[in-house]
Amino acid sequence: MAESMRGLHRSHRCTELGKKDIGTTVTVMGWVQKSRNKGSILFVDLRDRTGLLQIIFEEGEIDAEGFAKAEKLRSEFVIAVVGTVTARSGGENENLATGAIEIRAKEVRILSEAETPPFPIEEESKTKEDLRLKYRFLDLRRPDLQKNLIMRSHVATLTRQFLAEEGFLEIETPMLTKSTPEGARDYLVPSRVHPGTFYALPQSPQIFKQLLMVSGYDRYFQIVKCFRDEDLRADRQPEFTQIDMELSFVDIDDVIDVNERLLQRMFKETIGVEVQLPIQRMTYAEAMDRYGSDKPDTRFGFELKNVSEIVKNCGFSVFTGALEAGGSVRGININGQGSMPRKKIDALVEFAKGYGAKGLAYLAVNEDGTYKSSFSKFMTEDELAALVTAMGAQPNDLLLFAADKNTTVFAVLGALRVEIAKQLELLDANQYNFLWVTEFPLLEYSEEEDRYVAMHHPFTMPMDEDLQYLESEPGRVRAKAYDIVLNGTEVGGGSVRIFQSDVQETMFKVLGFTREEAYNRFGFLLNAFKYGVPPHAGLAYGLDRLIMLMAKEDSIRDVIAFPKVKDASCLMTEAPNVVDEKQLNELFIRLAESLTK
RNA sequence: GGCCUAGUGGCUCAGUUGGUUAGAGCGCCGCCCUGUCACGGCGGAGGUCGUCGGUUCGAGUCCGAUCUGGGUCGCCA
Repeated sequence: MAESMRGLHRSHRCTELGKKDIGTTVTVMGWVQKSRNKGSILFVDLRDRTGLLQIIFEEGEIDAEGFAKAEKLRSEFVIAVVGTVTARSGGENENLATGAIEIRAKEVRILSEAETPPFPIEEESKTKEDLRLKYRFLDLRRPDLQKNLIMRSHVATLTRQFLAEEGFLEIETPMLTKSTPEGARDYLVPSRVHPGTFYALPQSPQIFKQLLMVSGYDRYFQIVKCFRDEDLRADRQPEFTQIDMELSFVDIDDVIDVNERLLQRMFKETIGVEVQLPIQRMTYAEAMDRYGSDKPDTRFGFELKNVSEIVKNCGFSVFTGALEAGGSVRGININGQGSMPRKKIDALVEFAKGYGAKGLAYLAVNEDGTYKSSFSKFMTEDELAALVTAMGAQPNDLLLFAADKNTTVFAVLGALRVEIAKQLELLDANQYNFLWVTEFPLLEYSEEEDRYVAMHHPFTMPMDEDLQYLESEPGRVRAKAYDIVLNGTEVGGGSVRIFQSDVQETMFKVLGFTREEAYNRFGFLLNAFKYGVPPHAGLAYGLDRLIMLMAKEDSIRDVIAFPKVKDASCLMTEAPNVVDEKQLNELFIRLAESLTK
């Protein structure tokens, strides 16, 4: 049934037409969004990626054969129409970009018929996501997703333009590379030529971009896929895209400067948001102390207060016990929520337990200045008053306290303040609060592995003033590392890199690698460092997350054309899947018997 | 791996304390309609309630297991 489009050339996309074109003959092509049949006249909304355009078929203006074809049109048929642009003789449709005009068809061709789609192709779909993902090619026809992917393309183009103007070169790095220890689990690719060995898909182009600096390319960038075999989240996919960059002969401020200007331009030209420069900076220590998080959302308050000193001699053993164990007692003041019902507070306690809290102490200041508290019977009036004063609480305020080891206190209160802000609808999606978080710890102690592990990665430069403690007190060394945080989401991060082979070797030593192990894994890098290395630093953005926030979406799946679901499978292609015995044999791979049944 | 949550016609949902032929809107199919644009009118088809098992005289409704999505903790240098 499908007709050829021989002899036809599309002259315009749907919304490229307007009043200026009235009287001209045009050829348009696209999908039938909707057909409204009034008998001897019928209206068809034609859709393409730009929007909708109304086509009129009227007996007399189009021959009988053409009119008969028009009567058969159904949703999602692909058609070509030759016709005249005219002003609407009926009322204009103000909801449509092309609402003032319409096309009077002289010829129509059905290029492709279509079955009724399994769900409506419409904006703000209510259809469940698994069905949309199974038919992603249809889902992607919806204006919301088209808008997101078009925005994504604009951001990529802008990024290339800006970085090119700043002297960056776009250079590709390998996808088949070497598995590196530390960090996320690798996706592995078996080698056919070297049986028993594996490539790894890159978690990031880290080492290659550093080598490009060694090679003198000076400023590099790449918009590049990265792979991490870890569990998914709303903002985490197993394959995701970074805007990755590296610069030579720079220190922290140089990297921050060029990136602030990139962000400013990106947000201005994509969504019209003015980013005020310079972007606020905060040390990791301050971020943890004030927000309990290394990626604080600064759009609202509820900051943490350390009240350990105030309660250290009180009679509440939950507080004093935590302090004796080396932890702390901290609280947040939820202003104006003193009358929060007990049921909601209990729900918050449950929420806190999800982050490792054993409980949550609360104190509400009533309108008349009296207290309602879960722990008042353990403390004197004076002790309670001191606590209320320290928290700056006014009548009708709600105070929530966590007492535990510091990591737990921060995790609990950090998550709690965001959760409460969400519940109180204090998060304004139109507000874009950027924040640089700096001076991250270089290392953190892993109980599980009984050694220090790199917080960022093992090539991160210690801060000059802390370098002396690298071997003696690794835990106190801060790094020349920085994250760019937007509304509580880490959208990028980077660091100044170690460029001296002796410092790099010390770093590996602190991480517990023998010289042999270090050379075995990173020999090519250590080797390169012997031949003249410029000081260098870099940064990488999570492009998906950036677009997600720009598009005001809740999940990066909404800004990725073909995303994977929670268990890392693809509902459309059904990847991953089994492969032929022959393929396995070529790779010298035999499946465990438990899998072959 | 843990916890929370959802699963009823193509889509989105309703379904009372378990009780006769499971409802609605949209969509779909047919007929009618020359100005519709959430078009309108008339008529119609379509589900056994994710799956399996159990309790019961009787289950969409209760119990157990399981599958498929979503959120989250762990994990994510």
